[in-house]
Amino acid sequence: MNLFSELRSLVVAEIGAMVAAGDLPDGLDLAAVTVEPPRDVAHGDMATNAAMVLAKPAGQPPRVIAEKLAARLAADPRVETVEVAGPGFLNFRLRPAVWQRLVGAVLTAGADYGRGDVGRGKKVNVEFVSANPTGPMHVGHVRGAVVGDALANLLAFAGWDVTREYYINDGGAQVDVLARSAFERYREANGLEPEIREGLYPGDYLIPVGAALKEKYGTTLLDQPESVWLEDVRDFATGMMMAMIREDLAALGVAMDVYSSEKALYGTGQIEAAIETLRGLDLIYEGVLEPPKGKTPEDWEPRVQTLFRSTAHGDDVDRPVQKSDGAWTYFAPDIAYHHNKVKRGFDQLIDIFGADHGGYVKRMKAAVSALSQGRVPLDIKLIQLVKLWKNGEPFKMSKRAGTFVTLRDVVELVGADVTRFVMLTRKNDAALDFDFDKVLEQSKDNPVFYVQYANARINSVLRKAVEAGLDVSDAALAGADLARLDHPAEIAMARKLAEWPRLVEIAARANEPHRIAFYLYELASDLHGLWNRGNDEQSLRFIQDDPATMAAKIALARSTGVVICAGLAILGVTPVEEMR
RNA sequence: GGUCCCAUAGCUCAGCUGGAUAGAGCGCUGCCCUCCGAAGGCAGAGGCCGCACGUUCGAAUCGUGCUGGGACCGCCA
Repeated sequence: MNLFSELRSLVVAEIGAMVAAGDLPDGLDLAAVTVEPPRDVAHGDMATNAAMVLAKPAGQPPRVIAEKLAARLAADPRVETVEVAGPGFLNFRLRPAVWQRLVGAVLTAGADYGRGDVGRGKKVNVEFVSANPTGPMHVGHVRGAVVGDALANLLAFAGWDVTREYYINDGGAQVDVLARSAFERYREANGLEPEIREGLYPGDYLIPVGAALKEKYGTTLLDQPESVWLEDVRDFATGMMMAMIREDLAALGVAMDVYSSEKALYGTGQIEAAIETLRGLDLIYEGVLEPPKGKTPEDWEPRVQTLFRSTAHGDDVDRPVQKSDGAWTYFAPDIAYHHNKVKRGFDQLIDIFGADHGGYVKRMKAAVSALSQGRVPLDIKLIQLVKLWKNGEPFKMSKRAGTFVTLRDVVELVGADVTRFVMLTRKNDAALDFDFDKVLEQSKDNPVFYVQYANARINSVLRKAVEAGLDVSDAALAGADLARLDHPAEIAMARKLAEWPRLVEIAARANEPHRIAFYLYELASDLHGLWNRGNDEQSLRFIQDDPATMAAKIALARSTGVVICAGLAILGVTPVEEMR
């Protein structure tokens, strides 16, 4: 039920009829024809650019096309008026019955209202978080986790087949550091003095790992050289870290479908296979890179490395996949991992990276483009910094000062719902302020509260209706005499609800879940506005003496609540029914 | 030096992937509770959409070049 696409179909059909009648030439491309809400409501309910888009290919002035098209559209039972405006816009006004029926349709569809099929069941992989398994998740990871999860929800709602995936960086040097750090905690557990040298991870969170190692190995590893215990301790420690990270994610309401391991790519020939695939495309060669211009490192010397010809797929310079000593660079397993995703049959890949990884976007896109022969698009969303505020001033994090903020800290302080909503109140590539005081404030400058409050008011009025003896089930409300919703303010509310399916489509196509949060804010604003008009005009209140009138009003309130809940579900936020 | 991101009201930010007179919150001014939750609402003031060209019926949106801010830039992950 998307009124905009329904009306677009009507426009397209009437254009077809004009072609058949000889008023327009055959073979016109209608892709650019849109039906959308006009910016100014005074222009009507919907507008189409059809006449302007077709003017040039049809060789006719836009207003001539517009006049003929308008006459045809006006005959449709849904259309009340059509007028030609400005350079050739067609502005429709729809009959109130269209909007009144929409309220019923929302109630009938319930949580599925707005669910779309623009995804056409295509398989999309959303890789996000992918924090190193060397410690608990900190606040910097939270935004990426929320954006990735909400995006996955959004795509699923819009008809994609979504896989949420976490790439565990358990193959590099940093997990060896983790192992050594954990080993010191193991010695500590055995009564020895730990030596947390410079460069090791000092965090307390490794103390339980040390204790668990003692539990498992007793004292048997104490006098062994690193070569004996490194691998076992590393696997053990990363296992415990990942368990902790999963709990962190769960606390935030995030559940991954797949955890992929970098380490599992080594020794299984997958990296070699990926590189060979590229070599087969003549994209691998031995060569020497130019030093970076402007900022040549002190110790720069030319080295022969194995390079990926990423410039053939849009990158600026070719990138090393093998170091001069023959070991893989970090980029090689990343290539293999994305090769793996391509081979698993995804139609579309999305990576959520921190903004500091912006430099890797082009090379990853080049790799995926090469490996999939251009078949699989990779969209990379960069997540900008979150600036923390407390007591009106920037909250500086410092590991040493003990003011290091973990994901758990944030969730325990303000709750997962608030955290998630706030993280989605900016587009991903804009920096975001997270003010610990403000996000808990109950006022209209806190969007979380504002939206929740709207829903609470709706539920309040539903309770009142029940007390008055009304059946407020969605089925009963859908059957109300909705023609009684004839006030312009009520029609405007319904019009806003009609935008929901269209917004879902747009947000999903752009991979931008923050649009949902902004829409919910607008929807809440409309609800609050309508509510307050009830203060002046008795007829606009939801609670009415006449049962049939009240049923219609309550249907409108409830349908708004349905959309708020559907939107919050995509954001992963639990609706609040009472604010007290 | 190069690449990417950002630049919209005094402040914080949206702007529906090219549409009509560019929006919201905060702040400022003035209003609205004997009445569904005033934890809200209404109205007013506030703009060279960083600058300049270009693309076209039409540009905050797309392209190019500047200016200013941020991130990144061979063997580190």
